[in-house]
Parts: sequence; C-alpha cells; structure tokens
Amino acid sequence: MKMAKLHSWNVTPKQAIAIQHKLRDKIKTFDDFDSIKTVGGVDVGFIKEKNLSCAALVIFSYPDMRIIDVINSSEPISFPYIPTFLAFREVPVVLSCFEKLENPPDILILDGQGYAHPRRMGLACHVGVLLDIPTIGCAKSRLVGEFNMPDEKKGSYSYLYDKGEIIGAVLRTRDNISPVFVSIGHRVSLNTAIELILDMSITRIPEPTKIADSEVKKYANKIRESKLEQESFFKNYGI
DNA sequence: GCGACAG
DNA sequence: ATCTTGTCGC
Repeated sequence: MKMAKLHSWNVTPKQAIAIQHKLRDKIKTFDDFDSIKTVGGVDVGFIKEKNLSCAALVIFSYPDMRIIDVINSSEPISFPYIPTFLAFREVPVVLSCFEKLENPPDILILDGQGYAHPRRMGLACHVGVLLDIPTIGCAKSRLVGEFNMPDEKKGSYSYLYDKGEIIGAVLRTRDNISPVFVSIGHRVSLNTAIELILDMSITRIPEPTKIADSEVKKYANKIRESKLEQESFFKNYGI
C-alpha cells in the first residue's frame, strides 16, 4: 500500500517526544470506518545476534476469522527498548510489512498500548496515524494508569485512568484469567475496541495477536537457521 | 533522588 | 523481547 511521508526513525529520545506530540493531534478517537470485512494482527520479534527485528502481519477475514494472508519482513534494529518509545523500535519493520501489502485490513490489532500512554501516543496510535488506518492496542500488561480489577467473568472490564482521563480498559477475555489492557489506536472508539477485542478472543490473547506471535517466531527461527547456512557457505569458500 | 516502566 | 526444563493445573 502507499505510504505517506514519514518522519525519521533515527532519533534521540527528545526528538521522539517531539514527534509523539506532533502526531498526537491526528488521532481520531471515534469510529471512522465502514463494515469490517478483514482484520489484521501484527507482532514483532528480535534476533539480537543479527541485530534484526522481524515482523509477521496476518490478515483474517471477518467475522469468520479465516487466515487469508501472512506477510513477513525484517529490518535492522534501529532503536533500543525504552518504555514509552516502543514505537520507535517496532514500527519500522511493521511498515515494511505494509509496503508488501496491496490492501490494508479494515482494522489492525497491535500488541501494545495505544492511547494508554503517558503522551497518548503508544504503538497502536503511532501505526494508525502514520498509515491512517483503524487500529486498536491490546497489551498484556500496564504501562501507565490506575484501575480497579474487573470482575472475574469474561467480558467484564473496568476503565484505566490517568490524570482524570479514561485512557483505556482492563478487559477480561477469559473467566478467571488475568485481564488485558485495551486502548484505542486510531479511528476506533474505546467501546468499539473493547467489543472487537472480546469478539476476537478465544483464549486470553486475541486471535490476530496470538497468530501473528506464532508466525513471527516461526519466521525468526527460519532466519536463525539460515544463519547456519550462511556460515557454512562462507566456510566452504574459505572466507 | 527514588520507583515505575508496553515489548 | 530473549534466554530455557520441568512442572502444576484444567
């Protein structure tokens, strides 16, 4: 798909903050999409020895949730892991997956926070705004905000608050299993985000994220194996 | 200054 | 995230 003019990814934390502040005004906190026919899930993995970040973007038909496409890509690691700057580490390789895609999914689920971020610009918002597509953030743990534990029953949730503002929801996707943290990314309301995540969850982690996670691990292992091939190749040629 | 801190 | 074996529980 076509990409808009992007900002640099080779930045200092101070520049990263400036970028987050600038992009923050572009977030659409309301539903802005037509009927959902496809949903996507992305996840990123790292191979430190090769300084590579790899990603898997899985596209599903909706609501039947059949896998209709799997796209992989890898890029050099360009940024360290620093809380609140996750996007600068993971977005580059996610975008390279989208460059290989003709049509983006109607909704994209990311493994991390969206609006539930100190500057309201978590991973899901960053990807959503840059590609201008509907996104939802679903994280396994909290970055910021206060909340009361929701009831143990699947479907129950409580709101995540920060500085007097609702920034997301703590949602139970399974009975008696630790909740997930849902927040909007772009062009989706929080209520819709909660409903969709619940609808796409069979186990604790929503299917798009779960499948993307297994796919990226498969892909990363393939790259690790090819490393052995490369080494033997050099050996065979006496390099 | 100290503690917290998505993946 | 990644490194790693067995093990407790539905």
